[in-house]
Amino acid sequence: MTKKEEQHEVRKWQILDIALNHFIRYGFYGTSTRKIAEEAGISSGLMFHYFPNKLALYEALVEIGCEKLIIDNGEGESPIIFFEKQIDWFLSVATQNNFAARMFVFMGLVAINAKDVSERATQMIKEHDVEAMSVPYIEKGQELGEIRPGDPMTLSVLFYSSVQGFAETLVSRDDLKLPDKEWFLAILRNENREYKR
Amino acid sequence: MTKKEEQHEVRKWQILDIALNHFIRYGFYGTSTRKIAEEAGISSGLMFHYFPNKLALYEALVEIGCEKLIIDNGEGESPIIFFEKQIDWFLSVATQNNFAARMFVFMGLVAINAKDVSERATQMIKEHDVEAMSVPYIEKGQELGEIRPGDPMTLSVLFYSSVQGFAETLVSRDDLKLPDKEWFLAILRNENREYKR
DNA sequence: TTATATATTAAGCATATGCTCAACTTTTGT
DNA sequence: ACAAAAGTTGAGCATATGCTTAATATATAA
Repeated sequence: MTKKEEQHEVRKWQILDIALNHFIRYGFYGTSTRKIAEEAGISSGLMFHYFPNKLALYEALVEIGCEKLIIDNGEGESPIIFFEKQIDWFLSVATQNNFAARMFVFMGLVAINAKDVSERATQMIKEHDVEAMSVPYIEKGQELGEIRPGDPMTLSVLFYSSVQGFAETLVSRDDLKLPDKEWFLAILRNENREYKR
Repeated sequence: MTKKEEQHEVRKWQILDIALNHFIRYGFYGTSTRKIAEEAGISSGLMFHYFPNKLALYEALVEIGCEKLIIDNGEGESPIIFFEKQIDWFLSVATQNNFAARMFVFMGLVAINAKDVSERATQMIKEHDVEAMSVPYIEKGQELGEIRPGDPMTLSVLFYSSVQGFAETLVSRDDLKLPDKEWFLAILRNENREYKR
């Protein structure tokens, strides 16, 4: 990698990092490309050398977020263990990597706003809809009696809402203690599992 | 109430309703007062007759949201019953009143953004911090063995995150089935309650 | 070395925004 | 009937925004 390519990569990620903060704080329409450039210490024009326009910058972040959120297919393993692994992964990422934690918050906001911003972003998050993708695991867990009965999509929403909400709070409150992963799993667990098996 | 006062009230709430949608979709800085006025079918100037500026409009909504979120002190009653009542109230309000459901979403966004928008709004939501206000109930429940052990604030955050997340999903997905209130309470419930009492 | 591609700036254009203000109309109280 | 108050408009000002572009500096490849 040449010196120039290195510098390009560094600057690109610097811009993305600052933009992530701005999109979280001010939303897409409230974010000013000038201010991102200013915070990065570069001219407004240079920003558009790295990203052709504000939308491309936003979509680049959504794409990164989607890549990070890839769900590993828990082939063969028990559904509860699948969700346990999800929590493990989430807790380690969210507490060790600030960019990733902020990315969780961003993706939560994107889920609310994307349809008013960009069709491509809407498409991307639809293809990486973790809540919908987890439904088969919940159904399987219900058959096995590991997961409580009830509408699988609603259960999925509740489970990931608690994860999402914790990430949001974590970013703004640095004094928050870590939860036990069992607290998340309790939403899914079937209390009567002894009797059903 | 005179004809004029009636009209004033109607128009005020019409503006608030439209503004609520805009603040949710575009954030504070991305929201255009002109477009709110346009959607309400009035001139831009008239908007500022009802609310002196955009910030006042925002703060009016935050104030309404805070009033709606008042937590009734569950004097004497069992902590779990207190949280059960919270869920009952939330589920009935969120499903029957669209304005209230959107208000939940708005207040969730305010919690993230208020500090970049208005000191007064920040102050208001701090004084109505349901998560913090519920901590004593959790502590009492832990003493009684009804609620699982662990950091009360973190438990509170998880509980209200699931509520908040469900409200957000409810607004954007009309096909979402209603959850059982036990699913929320499972986050708090002490599984070993039989042994501790 | 030199030609080419990239990095960078600063000025500027078209448009949008928050908000004010002078003018006019309608309602209200007497 | 009439004066005071409130409702309503549309033009306009100052500023901010997204983005382009001409010009210059710098690194890379031949």
